[in-house]
Amino acid sequence: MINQTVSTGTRDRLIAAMVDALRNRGYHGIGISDLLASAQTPKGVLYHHFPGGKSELAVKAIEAVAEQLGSSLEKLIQRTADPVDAMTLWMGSAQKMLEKSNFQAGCPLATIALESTGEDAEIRAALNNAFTLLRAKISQVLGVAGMSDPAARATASLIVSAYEGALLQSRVAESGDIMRETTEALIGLIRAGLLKHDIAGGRA
Amino acid sequence: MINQTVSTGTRDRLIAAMVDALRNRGYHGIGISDLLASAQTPKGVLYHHFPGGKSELAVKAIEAVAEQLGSSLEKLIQRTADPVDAMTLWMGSAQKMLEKSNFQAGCPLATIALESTGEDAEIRAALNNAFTLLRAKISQVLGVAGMSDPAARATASLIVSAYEGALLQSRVAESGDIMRETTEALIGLIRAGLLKHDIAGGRA
DNA sequence: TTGACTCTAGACCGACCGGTCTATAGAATA
DNA sequence: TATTCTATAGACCGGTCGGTCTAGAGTCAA
Repeated sequence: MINQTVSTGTRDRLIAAMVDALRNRGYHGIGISDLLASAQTPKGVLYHHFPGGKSELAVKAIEAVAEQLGSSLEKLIQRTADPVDAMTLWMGSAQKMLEKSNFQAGCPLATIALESTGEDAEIRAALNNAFTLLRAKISQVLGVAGMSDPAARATASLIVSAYEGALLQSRVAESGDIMRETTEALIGLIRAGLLKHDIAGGRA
Repeated sequence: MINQTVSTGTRDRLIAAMVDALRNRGYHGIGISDLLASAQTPKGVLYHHFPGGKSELAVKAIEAVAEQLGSSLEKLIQRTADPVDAMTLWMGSAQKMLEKSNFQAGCPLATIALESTGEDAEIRAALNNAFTLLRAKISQVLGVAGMSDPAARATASLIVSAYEGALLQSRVAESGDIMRETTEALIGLIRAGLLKHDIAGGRA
């Protein structure tokens, strides 16, 4: 199987094109032909690699994003001594990407999450997995930072929520200010909370 | 102009149908014909009231949502003695709506916000106005609660971000848990922050 | 009564949608 | 070499998209 390299190449190109489309326009905002054009691929290839068509490609794109997001978060955590610093850097990196794309590229998961309906079962399942993974990773880090399990879980939900909501608002405002303010307020409050526990020696 | 009542009736019905569509499927997810069907309206009427077509209707829908969201927030604030309690109730009411709709109806602003591109100038402007209004209202309340101006602004950004992000995740998870956790963590941290200021007499 | 105007009504249109189908190129196996 | 399988390639299709156009109903002022 020499041409497996080639095959995964086109496959990956299609997935990458879908991820990009989800970032910039959303699932319904992009057409198959645009997708194929940006992946430099004829139509037959899509249905060869993804018999389920557009929606199957979307699921694979979501899974790819989840994996990539998870591993880059992992790396960030390992590189950064203070877990809360890691969270700050994480928010900052998302902001940087948004700004570099001239406020076009948001979170690919968020867009399709809002476009999806209850009928899109596979897509929703993939999205739910992705967000659950994200929250679990963050929750774990917060545990290391000294939070109790339920507090870590709740705070992780808040962090992911803040991340998505801030990206959304910053994208529409075409300014990084909201993202910056959100991060500032979020991290400040979390630090204050941790400090309070340290002083009181209490557990949430 | 006796039939003005009737005319604004159909106009409002179209706007309501668009708001509903944005909540459940997003801008590109709904077709003109579905929209007209759910508004019980023939096609000509749409282009009579909104010569700009679908996108103009979307702008008007966004403005309507902003107005409604702003005034309901205003009422909530006036009814509730503690501003932070008002924020808790606000998050709670969004969660209730989501749950009542069986996790279909999210925030109409968020969906089209993520679907919009830089080319959709009017839509983005309307969205930015809406979010700016929301943040301003909340920031004002936090000022009443004793926050300094920049802290209030940053915290308002965080609250709106958390609101949108939590709705998004809860919708995908088809469970109110994430929204509940997010609110819990958010309000807990804000209260702790305010308390700390009271004790220390400090200003952020 | 006539003409202007507002609003309702839906037939109609070209463009594009996602998806299917057949043809073929090229490597692996026999 | 013949066969089989994977992958590429794009013509083609019915359906739906957003939008235009003409017709008519109802309400005014003149």
